[in-house]
This record gives sequence, structure tokens and C-alpha cells, in this order.
Amino acid sequence: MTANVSSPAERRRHKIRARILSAAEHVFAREGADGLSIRKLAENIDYSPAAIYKYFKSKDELVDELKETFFELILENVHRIADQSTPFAERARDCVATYVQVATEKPHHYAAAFAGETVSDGPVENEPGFELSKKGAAFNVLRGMIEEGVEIGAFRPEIDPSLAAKSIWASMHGLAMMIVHIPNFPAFKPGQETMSRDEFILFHADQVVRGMEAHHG
Amino acid sequence: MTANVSSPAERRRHKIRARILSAAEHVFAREGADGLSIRKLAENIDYSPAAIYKYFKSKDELVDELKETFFELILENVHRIADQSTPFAERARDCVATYVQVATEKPHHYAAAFAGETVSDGPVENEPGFELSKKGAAFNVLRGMIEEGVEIGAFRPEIDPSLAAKSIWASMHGLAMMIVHIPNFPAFKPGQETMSRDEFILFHADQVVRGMEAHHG
DNA sequence: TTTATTAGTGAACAGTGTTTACTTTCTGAA
DNA sequence: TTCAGAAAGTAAACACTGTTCACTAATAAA
Repeated sequence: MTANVSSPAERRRHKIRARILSAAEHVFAREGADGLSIRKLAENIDYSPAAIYKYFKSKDELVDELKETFFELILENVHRIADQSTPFAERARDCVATYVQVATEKPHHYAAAFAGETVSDGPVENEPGFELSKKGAAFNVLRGMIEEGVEIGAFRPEIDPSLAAKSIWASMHGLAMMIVHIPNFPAFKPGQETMSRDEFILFHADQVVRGMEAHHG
Repeated sequence: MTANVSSPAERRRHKIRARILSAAEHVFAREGADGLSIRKLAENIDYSPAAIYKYFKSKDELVDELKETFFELILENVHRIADQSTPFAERARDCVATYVQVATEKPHHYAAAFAGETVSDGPVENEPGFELSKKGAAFNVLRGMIEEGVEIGAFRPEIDPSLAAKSIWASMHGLAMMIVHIPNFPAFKPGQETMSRDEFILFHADQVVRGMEAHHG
């Protein structure tokens, strides 16, 4: 899997880096970014806090790597569904539903993946490379799917796939965020609502693609 | 406006509390929760840091009050639109669009209003009183609107207003979050996309209510 | 006027991310 | 094999953070 063209020193270094990331991943999954402290992390892997900074420029950089890996996981799952040969409507619905499902499996990761972004203030320059990030890749899968929908006539012909993809993404992102941040969503109190979480995700996904469809009733 | 049945001491106390909140509001609007430190805040209003704790149990409690006031603002605006006498379809669309519009006018507030919620881990007990919060009130406005839509036959009859409201809310919440967290959304780079932000919000809102409609094409 | 309550404070506690100066260990070339 | 230089690792400090505690000064109630 991993390229083997590296000196022993490089391999050793990479190994330690991986150990740091692995330890960080565990804490992060349970307690989120705030619960993950450099000092406790260093303690876990029997290094001094300062040692971490020989492998990562900052805590942010370390966490960014966790987030990117996490989005890789989302992307893999979405891709898997998108590449199936089920009927278009069903496939489209499952695709967006899957996004929410795996996103919310690691709530802290998903929340941090967006919370970390600079909350827009002032003339921010380009994000380093959205098009190249895993997040960007996931977006492209979604856009491709909409293009297909327009081509085969399932979706209204006047919609711009790029804009529509952003709209759909926003809708699914919103649901993921609600699930992540409101304890029993879609219920507000435990044991209140009839519909289960997974059912609701499908319901929502259905609603969202329905908004794009050419005609129904 | 304010009740006058209070002793001088109480009024004085309330005044100082308001001064703290006002100073906090300014910093928070520009820099968010992380940029707002008790020490700097105390400096601003010429008190010692410890003094703040005579008026607020914790920083969280202080920030919670800012968030609640902010949601009051959202609620007012949404209510204003919901109570208009424009045609239903248009009114519904403007209602949800307005939510996003005023939500994103104070990005830090909106981001914090949800980021603060306990990211679901373990068997969390009831949120103190969602039904009574401004957030809950905003939700009820939305549900009422959907009930109306179902009654007049604009929306599909089989939809549960309560669940549909949650779905729509999630969609709008998602758009608000994207705008707040991705610098030039709906564009990924500055000066890239054709559609303006406000146009996109309307487009998205349209898409969302369309998903509920009984028949179109 | 005396007493009890409240407002306000300086100093400390227990954390945080990060940097700097320093030592130890390892590596690649003469 | 020796030896310079780079890299790995660290203890200690810096500049912060929210919060608490013991204490004093001011005010309200008796």
C-alpha cells in the first residue's frame, strides 16, 4: 500500500506521526477538539508536549489531518452508492442519505470539519484548494449525479447542476448538523417522536431530490 | 417597556448587567466566542474579571443570553413575513429565506447558537426547555405555516407538519451554516459564480418548498 | 448606629497552545 | 572510523484562558 521508497529514518518518522494521529483520533472521536489537548496527547504516547511540534506545525494542522481523513471516509461511502446500478431516483436518494448517515457516525468530526472554517469576516482569500480536497471531491460526485438526472430527464432541465448540487449539499449538511448538535433529533425529547433517525434521513433525502424532479404527483 | 417595580439597587444592578451584555455583544459580533475573553471584557467596562461573576454564573451563561437575544431577532423577522397576506407559496418561500438572511447577518452568533449545543454523546437528558426557547418558537411558526399549506391543498396531504417542519428547518439551517462557514458561498472562489448570495437563498428556499408541493411541472 | 447583605477586587489555581534554548541521538560523508 | 551537522526530544518558560477564594469597601435594612 504505502510507497516503500523511504529511508529507515523517514519510515520511523512516519510511524511516530501515525501514532500521534492515531492517539489523537481516539480522543477526538470521544471528546472533540476541545477535549483533545496537546499535553494529554503527549502523555498518552509518552512524549513531551514539545515533541508533537516536531511532527505538526500546530494543533490546528493536526486536527485538519483528522478531518481530511474523515472526509475521505465519507467520500468512499458516497462513491460506493453513487457507482451502483440501481434506478436513478433511488440511487440519488441513497447517495445523499448516506452522506448524512456516515457524517453523523462521528459527530465531533463532522461538526469540527465545518466549525473550523473561517467564519467569513473580511475579504478572505481563496480556500487553499477546495477543488482538490476530499470535501471538493464529494461535491463533484453530487454534481455528476445531478448532471445525469438532468440528462435523462428526471430533473427539471433549467437547473444548473453546480448550483443545484450546492443547494442539495446545504440541505444534507443541515440535517447532519441538527443530528449532531441536537441530542435526540428528529425528536426534541427522548421517546417523543414516532419516526426513527434513519427513517427521517431517508424522508429528508426524498424531500430534497423531489424538489429537483421534473414532474410528480 | 421595562417593569418599574424594582428597587434602586435592583435597577442599578440590571443596568450594569446590560452594560456587560452590550460590551460582550460588540466583541462577540466581530470575533465570536473565542475572541470574547472575560478579562478583555472586564477591561472594556472598567471592572475586574471577577466582578463579571457577580452577574453571570459563567461565560457560557453570558454567551447563552447573547444567543437567545439573537434568536429573538430571527423570530421577529420570520414572524413579520409569516403574518403577511401575500399568496401562500410566495409567503412560505420568503419566510424560510428570511430565516437564512437574518441568520447569516451575524455569522458568529448563528454558528455559536448551534455549536454550543452538546454534541450528542451518551444518554443526554432533555434540553432544558426547547419548546419555550426562541428557537422553539421559530420552529412553531414554521410548523404552523406547513399546516396551512396542507389544509389549503398546496402541500401533499400525507405529510406530517411536525416532521416536514424539521426537514425544512434542517435545509435552511444547512444553507445558513454553509454561508457562515465557507467564505464566498455559494461560490467557492471570489468572483467565480454568476448567482448572488441573496438570489441563491431564494433559489434554495424555492427548492425546499417545492419538495413539499402536491403537484407541479 | 449597628448589622447583614451586596459589590467589587487581587491573587491564585489549573488549565491551554506554543516557543526557546538546550541536550541527546542518529546519519551521511571524509 | 571519526566527526560535523542534522534531526529528535525535552524542561522550562511565555502568554494566555475561565474560574474561585479570601478579603475589603460600600450600601441597605433593623
